[in-house]
Amino acid sequence: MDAEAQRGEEWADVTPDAARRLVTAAVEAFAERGYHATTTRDIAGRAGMSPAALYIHYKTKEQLLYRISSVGHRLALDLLTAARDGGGTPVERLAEAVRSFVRWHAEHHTTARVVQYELGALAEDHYAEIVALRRGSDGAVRSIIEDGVRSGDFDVPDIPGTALAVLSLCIDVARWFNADGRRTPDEVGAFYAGLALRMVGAGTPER
Amino acid sequence: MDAEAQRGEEWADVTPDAARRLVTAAVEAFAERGYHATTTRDIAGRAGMSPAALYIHYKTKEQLLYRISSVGHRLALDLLTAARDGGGTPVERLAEAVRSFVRWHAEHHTTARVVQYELGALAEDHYAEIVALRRGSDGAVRSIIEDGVRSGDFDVPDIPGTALAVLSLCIDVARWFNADGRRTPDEVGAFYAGLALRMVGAGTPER
DNA sequence: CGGATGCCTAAGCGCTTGCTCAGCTTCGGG
DNA sequence: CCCGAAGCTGAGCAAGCGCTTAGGCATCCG
Repeated sequence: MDAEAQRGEEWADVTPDAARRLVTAAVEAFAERGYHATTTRDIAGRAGMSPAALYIHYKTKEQLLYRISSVGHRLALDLLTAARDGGGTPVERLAEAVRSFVRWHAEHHTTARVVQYELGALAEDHYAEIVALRRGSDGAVRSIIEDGVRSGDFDVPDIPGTALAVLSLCIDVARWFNADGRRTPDEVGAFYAGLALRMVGAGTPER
Repeated sequence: MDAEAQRGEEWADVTPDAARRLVTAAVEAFAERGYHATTTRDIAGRAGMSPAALYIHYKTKEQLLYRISSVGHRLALDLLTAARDGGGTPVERLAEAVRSFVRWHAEHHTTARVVQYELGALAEDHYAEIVALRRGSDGAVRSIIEDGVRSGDFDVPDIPGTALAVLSLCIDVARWFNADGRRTPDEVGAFYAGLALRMVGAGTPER
């Protein structure tokens, strides 16, 4: 699947067509330049329409960012809760959480960059809503680690600190990942799952 | 040492006094709102002077960012090369690299946030210069890991990937660290040094 | 056929931005 | 005591910003 097709799927449920074109244009522009450096003229131009047309589909520029941030955060949270509630040992569940979370951040690194690094530009109430979702993500990872410590599979001196570090490591993938780079999203996901297991003291147990 | 004293020391060699006040004001403003959302009026206001005074000490707003980014990157690079060239085993040198790098990112998280997350706003030639410094940082960490693999202390399947991941984990400290939080910069540094050792297969070897 | 609705554009309004400039004050050296 | 340099300010310019408005086409429903 190439990048274009991904974007098409990612925002498939945004209608009408023009609104979808605007949201994908905004994702690209925000990821490239940042929210504040992006103009509504630029977004409209990328979507092939006049600046005024943007305001038929979205009330403000901030609403576009909110829409992107909301969809992205909900998706990321779903990946993590699915891994938490999925079957298997804590080792398997942590590996699955990191693998899917990292794969998403690599595959959709344009969207992920906006989702992870532009939330400071949200309006206050929208920001509060997003922060709640993020607390949920943190909680999901922490709960998997707690299970692993309880079962004796993990050896972790500081559970909240380790949960934060694992999530932090995964999130930062969005910052550096390059689609033209050496590794595919799948490879990075698998590699990072191994790193996370080592971080909780469950990696390469043959040592 | 409190935050004020740190800032005083950090930019102690910037003269005259007004230029130093401007650079510390810019660091605060850029870290809070981001480069593009910060106005020259805001920077000048925080420094207690009129907007026009800024241009006596700095040619443009971008020059302020460049100055901050340059000083910060050079400092970070120095920490890592000192650890690479310092004595001791690879285990000790990697631990020292991560400990000092993380401590700096936590202690100076305001500056670090600007240094790590605002470089996209730099002018093209300045950006190229900074990217070269960053490659140096990456090289320092990679070289410590290579030494550890050669000596048999580390067990790493992908050296460049692991170097990137370790650096990435450390950098992200600037994003989430809060001075009012649970842990001190020293504690976070020590904790992350342990995590990094686990990531290279050298942590908690008694397992 | 007539009118309402959905989607779009050209033009532009009010405001803020980065930055400039003429002129003021302060102060050390001759 | 005067002069030039250094440091600063109030006022403001040109450009660009987010967003609005008035109006033009289609399309569809009665």
